[in-house]
Amino acid sequence: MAVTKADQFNTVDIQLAEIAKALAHPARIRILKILTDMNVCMCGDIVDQLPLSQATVSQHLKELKRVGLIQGNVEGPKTCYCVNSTFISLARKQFSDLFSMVCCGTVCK
Amino acid sequence: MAVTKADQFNTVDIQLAEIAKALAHPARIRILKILTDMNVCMCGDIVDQLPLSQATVSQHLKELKRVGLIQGNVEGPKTCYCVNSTFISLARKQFSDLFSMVCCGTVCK
DNA sequence: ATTGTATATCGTAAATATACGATGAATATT
DNA sequence: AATATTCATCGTATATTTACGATATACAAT
Repeated sequence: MAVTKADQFNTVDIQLAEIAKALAHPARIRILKILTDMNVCMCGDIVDQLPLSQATVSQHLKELKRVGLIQGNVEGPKTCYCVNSTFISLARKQFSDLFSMVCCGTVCK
Repeated sequence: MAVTKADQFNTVDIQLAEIAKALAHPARIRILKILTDMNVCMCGDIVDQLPLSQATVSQHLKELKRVGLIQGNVEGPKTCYCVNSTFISLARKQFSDLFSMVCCGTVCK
Protein backbone atom coordinates (compact mmCIF):
# COMPACT_ATOMS: atom_id res chain seq x y z
CA MET A 1 0.00 0.00 0.00
CA ALA A 2 1.24 3.51 0.68
CA VAL A 3 -0.17 6.81 1.93
CA THR A 4 -3.38 4.95 2.45
CA LYS A 5 -6.82 6.29 3.24
CA ALA A 6 -8.15 2.80 3.85
CA ASP A 7 -9.32 3.83 7.31
CA GLN A 8 -11.96 6.10 5.89
CA PHE A 9 -13.98 3.24 4.48
CA ASN A 10 -16.50 1.04 6.23
CA THR A 11 -15.50 -1.93 8.34
CA VAL A 12 -17.00 -4.59 6.09
CA ASP A 13 -15.14 -3.33 3.02
CA ILE A 14 -11.92 -2.95 4.96
CA GLN A 15 -12.07 -6.49 6.30
CA LEU A 16 -12.86 -8.03 2.95
CA ALA A 17 -10.01 -6.05 1.38
CA GLU A 18 -7.69 -7.39 4.09
CA ILE A 19 -8.60 -10.97 3.31
CA ALA A 20 -8.27 -10.32 -0.40
CA LYS A 21 -4.82 -8.87 0.21
CA ALA A 22 -3.78 -12.04 2.03
CA LEU A 23 -4.89 -14.03 -1.02
CA ALA A 24 -3.21 -11.65 -3.45
CA HIS A 25 -0.11 -13.77 -4.00
CA PRO A 26 0.04 -17.16 -5.73
CA ALA A 27 2.42 -18.47 -3.08
CA ARG A 28 -0.13 -17.87 -0.36
CA ILE A 29 -2.91 -19.52 -2.33
CA ARG A 30 -0.57 -22.42 -2.94
CA ILE A 31 0.24 -22.61 0.77
CA LEU A 32 -3.46 -22.84 1.63
CA LYS A 33 -3.82 -25.73 -0.80
CA ILE A 34 -0.73 -27.48 0.52
CA LEU A 35 -1.99 -27.14 4.08
CA THR A 36 -5.26 -28.63 2.95
CA ASP A 37 -3.65 -31.59 1.23
CA MET A 38 -1.22 -32.53 3.98
CA ASN A 39 -1.99 -33.92 7.37
CA VAL A 40 1.40 -33.02 8.72
CA CYS A 41 1.91 -29.38 8.02
CA MET A 42 5.35 -28.16 8.96
CA CYS A 43 6.91 -25.09 7.46
CA GLY A 44 9.77 -27.09 5.95
CA ASP A 45 7.38 -29.25 3.97
CA ILE A 46 5.94 -26.15 2.40
CA VAL A 47 9.38 -24.75 1.63
CA ASP A 48 10.16 -28.00 -0.23
CA GLN A 49 7.16 -27.47 -2.49
CA LEU A 50 7.72 -23.82 -3.34
CA PRO A 51 10.40 -22.00 -5.32
CA LEU A 52 11.03 -19.70 -2.38
CA SER A 53 13.48 -19.51 0.48
CA GLN A 54 12.61 -20.52 4.02
CA ALA A 55 12.61 -16.89 5.15
CA THR A 56 10.16 -15.89 2.45
CA VAL A 57 7.81 -18.78 3.12
CA SER A 58 7.87 -17.93 6.80
CA GLN A 59 6.89 -14.39 5.91
CA HIS A 60 3.96 -15.58 3.78
CA LEU A 61 2.83 -17.86 6.60
CA LYS A 62 2.97 -14.93 8.98
CA GLU A 63 0.72 -12.88 6.71
CA LEU A 64 -1.82 -15.70 6.35
CA LYS A 65 -1.79 -16.12 10.11
CA ARG A 66 -2.10 -12.38 10.73
CA VAL A 67 -5.41 -12.13 8.91
CA GLY A 68 -6.65 -15.38 10.45
CA LEU A 69 -6.74 -17.75 7.48
CA ILE A 70 -4.36 -20.20 9.13
CA GLN A 71 -3.18 -21.15 12.61
CA GLY A 72 0.27 -22.10 13.80
CA ASN A 73 1.05 -24.23 16.81
CA VAL A 74 4.60 -24.09 18.06
CA GLU A 75 5.93 -27.49 19.13
CA GLY A 76 9.48 -27.06 20.20
CA PRO A 77 11.63 -26.28 17.21
CA LYS A 78 8.81 -27.16 14.83
CA THR A 79 5.68 -25.23 14.09
CA CYS A 80 2.58 -27.03 12.93
CA TYR A 81 0.44 -24.98 10.60
CA CYS A 82 -3.14 -25.63 9.65
CA VAL A 83 -6.03 -23.97 7.94
CA ASN A 84 -8.46 -22.10 10.17
CA SER A 85 -11.69 -23.59 8.86
CA THR A 86 -13.89 -21.30 10.91
CA PHE A 87 -12.32 -18.22 9.46
CA ILE A 88 -12.26 -19.64 5.95
CA SER A 89 -16.02 -20.14 6.20
CA LEU A 90 -16.40 -16.53 7.20
CA ALA A 91 -14.21 -15.35 4.35
CA ARG A 92 -16.15 -17.53 1.96
CA LYS A 93 -19.40 -15.92 3.01
CA GLN A 94 -18.01 -12.42 2.66
CA PHE A 95 -16.79 -13.03 -0.88
CA SER A 96 -20.00 -14.82 -1.72
CA ASP A 97 -22.04 -11.85 -0.48
CA LEU A 98 -19.98 -9.40 -2.50
CA PHE A 99 -20.21 -11.39 -5.69
CA SER A 100 -23.94 -12.04 -5.27
CA MET A 101 -24.49 -8.33 -4.84
CA VAL A 102 -22.31 -7.26 -7.73
CA CYS A 103 -23.06 -10.04 -10.17
CA CYS A 104 -26.57 -8.90 -11.08
CA GLY A 105 -25.49 -5.31 -11.71
CA THR A 106 -27.13 -3.51 -14.59
CA VAL A 107 -25.02 -3.34 -17.71
CA CYS A 108 -24.33 0.27 -18.63
CA LYS A 109 -25.24 1.43 -22.15
CA MET B 1 4.74 -6.44 -5.22
CA ALA B 2 8.47 -6.48 -5.65
CA VAL B 3 11.16 -8.88 -6.82
CA THR B 4 8.38 -11.32 -7.50
CA LYS B 5 8.56 -14.98 -8.38
CA ALA B 6 4.85 -15.08 -9.10
CA ASP B 7 5.56 -16.44 -12.59
CA GLN B 8 6.79 -19.71 -11.18
CA PHE B 9 3.38 -20.73 -9.92
CA ASN B 10 0.56 -22.33 -11.83
CA THR B 11 -1.86 -20.36 -13.96
CA VAL B 12 -4.93 -20.95 -11.81
CA ASP B 13 -3.24 -19.71 -8.66
CA ILE B 14 -1.76 -16.73 -10.48
CA GLN B 15 -5.10 -15.66 -11.91
CA LEU B 16 -6.92 -16.00 -8.61
CA ALA B 17 -4.18 -14.01 -6.90
CA GLU B 18 -4.58 -11.29 -9.54
CA ILE B 19 -8.29 -11.00 -8.90
CA ALA B 20 -7.69 -10.97 -5.16
CA LYS B 21 -5.15 -8.20 -5.62
CA ALA B 22 -7.73 -6.13 -7.46
CA LEU B 23 -10.08 -6.58 -4.50
CA ALA B 24 -7.36 -5.83 -1.97
CA HIS B 25 -8.36 -2.23 -1.37
CA PRO B 26 -11.57 -1.00 0.27
CA ALA B 27 -11.93 1.75 -2.33
CA ARG B 28 -12.10 -0.82 -5.12
CA ILE B 29 -14.65 -2.93 -3.29
CA ARG B 30 -16.65 0.20 -2.67
CA ILE B 31 -16.44 1.12 -6.35
CA LEU B 32 -17.83 -2.27 -7.34
CA LYS B 33 -20.77 -1.73 -4.99
CA ILE B 34 -21.36 1.80 -6.26
CA LEU B 35 -21.32 0.58 -9.85
CA THR B 36 -23.84 -2.05 -8.86
CA ASP B 37 -26.17 0.40 -7.16
CA MET B 38 -26.17 3.06 -9.85
CA ASN B 39 -27.65 2.90 -13.30
CA VAL B 40 -25.64 5.84 -14.50
CA CYS B 41 -22.04 5.09 -13.72
CA MET B 42 -19.76 7.97 -14.48
CA CYS B 43 -16.39 8.39 -12.87
CA GLY B 44 -17.37 11.72 -11.33
CA ASP B 45 -20.26 10.12 -9.47
CA ILE B 46 -17.85 7.71 -7.87
CA VAL B 47 -15.45 10.49 -6.95
CA ASP B 48 -18.33 12.25 -5.15
CA GLN B 49 -18.88 9.18 -2.98
CA LEU B 50 -15.29 8.50 -2.01
CA PRO B 51 -12.75 10.39 0.11
CA LEU B 52 -10.26 10.32 -2.76
CA SER B 53 -9.18 12.62 -5.54
CA GLN B 54 -10.30 12.21 -9.13
CA ALA B 55 -6.85 11.05 -10.15
CA THR B 56 -6.79 8.33 -7.51
CA VAL B 57 -10.28 7.08 -8.34
CA SER B 58 -9.32 6.95 -11.99
CA GLN B 59 -6.31 4.84 -11.04
CA HIS B 60 -8.47 2.40 -9.06
CA LEU B 61 -10.90 2.14 -11.97
CA LYS B 62 -8.01 1.36 -14.26
CA GLU B 63 -6.88 -1.49 -12.03
CA LEU B 64 -10.39 -2.97 -11.82
CA LYS B 65 -10.65 -2.71 -15.58
CA ARG B 66 -7.22 -4.23 -16.12
CA VAL B 67 -8.12 -7.49 -14.41
CA GLY B 68 -11.54 -7.55 -16.07
CA LEU B 69 -13.90 -6.92 -13.17
CA ILE B 70 -15.38 -3.82 -14.81
CA GLN B 71 -15.75 -2.33 -18.26
CA GLY B 72 -15.49 1.28 -19.34
CA ASN B 73 -17.16 2.80 -22.39
CA VAL B 74 -15.87 6.16 -23.50
CA GLU B 75 -18.67 8.53 -24.56
CA GLY B 76 -17.17 11.80 -25.53
CA PRO B 77 -15.73 13.50 -22.49
CA LYS B 78 -17.49 11.06 -20.20
CA THR B 79 -16.69 7.44 -19.51
CA CYS B 80 -19.44 5.07 -18.52
CA TYR B 81 -18.27 2.33 -16.23
CA CYS B 82 -20.08 -0.87 -15.42
CA VAL B 83 -19.53 -4.20 -13.75
CA ASN B 84 -18.47 -7.05 -16.03
CA SER B 85 -20.98 -9.64 -14.87
CA THR B 86 -19.48 -12.43 -16.92
CA PHE B 87 -16.10 -12.00 -15.36
CA ILE B 88 -17.56 -11.55 -11.88
CA SER B 89 -19.25 -14.94 -12.27
CA LEU B 90 -15.93 -16.47 -13.19
CA ALA B 91 -14.20 -14.85 -10.24
CA ARG B 92 -16.99 -16.02 -7.97
CA LYS B 93 -16.50 -19.58 -9.09
CA GLN B 94 -12.75 -19.44 -8.62
CA PHE B 95 -13.06 -18.17 -5.06
CA SER B 96 -15.82 -20.64 -4.37
CA ASP B 97 -13.64 -23.51 -5.60
CA LEU B 98 -10.72 -22.41 -3.46
CA PHE B 99 -12.79 -22.06 -0.32
CA SER B 100 -14.58 -25.36 -0.88
CA MET B 101 -11.25 -27.07 -1.24
CA VAL B 102 -9.64 -25.43 1.75
CA CYS B 103 -12.59 -25.31 4.08
CA CYS B 104 -12.66 -29.00 4.90
CA GLY B 105 -8.94 -29.16 5.62
CA THR B 106 -7.84 -31.39 8.50
CA VAL B 107 -7.11 -29.54 11.69
CA CYS B 108 -3.52 -30.04 12.74
CA LYS B 109 -2.75 -31.33 16.25
C1' DA C 1 27.76 -29.28 26.95
C1' DT C 2 27.80 -29.61 22.00
C1' DT C 3 25.61 -30.39 17.76
C1' DG C 4 21.79 -30.66 14.68
C1' DT C 5 17.13 -29.43 13.20
C1' DA C 6 13.35 -26.27 12.41
C1' DT C 7 11.66 -21.58 12.41
C1' DA C 8 11.31 -16.80 13.20
C1' DT C 9 13.16 -12.43 12.75
C1' DC C 10 16.45 -8.71 11.29
C1' DG C 11 18.44 -6.04 7.83
C1' DT C 12 18.28 -4.77 3.28
C1' DA C 13 17.47 -4.14 -1.84
C1' DA C 14 14.32 -3.55 -5.49
C1' DA C 15 9.61 -3.32 -7.23
C1' DT C 16 4.82 -1.93 -6.57
C1' DA C 17 1.00 0.47 -4.58
C1' DT C 18 -1.31 4.57 -3.00
C1' DA C 19 -2.21 9.20 -3.32
C1' DC C 20 -2.44 13.81 -5.31
C1' DG C 21 -1.64 18.10 -8.09
C1' DA C 22 -0.95 19.49 -12.62
C1' DT C 23 -1.60 18.90 -17.25
C1' DG C 24 -3.40 16.93 -21.54
C1' DA C 25 -7.08 15.16 -24.49
C1' DA C 26 -11.84 14.88 -26.07
C1' DT C 27 -16.01 16.63 -26.64
C1' DA C 28 -20.11 19.39 -25.59
C1' DT C 29 -21.86 24.25 -25.03
C1' DT C 30 -21.90 29.04 -25.70
C1' DA D 1 -13.38 30.02 -31.77
C1' DA D 2 -13.52 30.15 -26.82
C1' DT D 3 -14.98 27.97 -22.68
C1' DA D 4 -16.50 24.45 -19.67
C1' DT D 5 -16.82 19.63 -18.45
C1' DT D 6 -15.11 15.04 -17.83
C1' DC D 7 -11.70 12.01 -17.52
C1' DA D 8 -6.89 9.90 -18.25
C1' DT D 9 -2.18 10.27 -17.64
C1' DC D 10 2.32 12.20 -16.02
C1' DG D 11 5.35 13.19 -12.43
C1' DT D 12 6.37 12.55 -7.83
C1' DA D 13 6.55 11.42 -2.77
C1' DT D 14 6.00 7.94 0.55
C1' DA D 15 4.74 3.35 2.25
C1' DT D 16 4.37 -1.38 1.55
C1' DT D 17 5.53 -5.83 -0.55
C1' DT D 18 8.52 -9.37 -1.97
C1' DA D 19 12.60 -11.69 -1.59
C1' DC D 20 16.84 -13.39 0.47
C1' DG D 21 21.03 -14.13 3.41
C1' DA D 22 22.41 -14.02 7.97
C1' DT D 23 21.46 -14.60 12.54
C1' DA D 24 18.80 -15.70 16.71
C1' DT D 25 15.84 -18.89 19.17
C1' DA D 26 14.11 -23.27 20.79
C1' DC D 27 14.49 -27.74 21.57
C1' DA D 28 16.06 -32.76 20.56
C1' DA D 29 19.73 -35.84 20.30
C1' DT D 30 24.32 -37.22 21.17
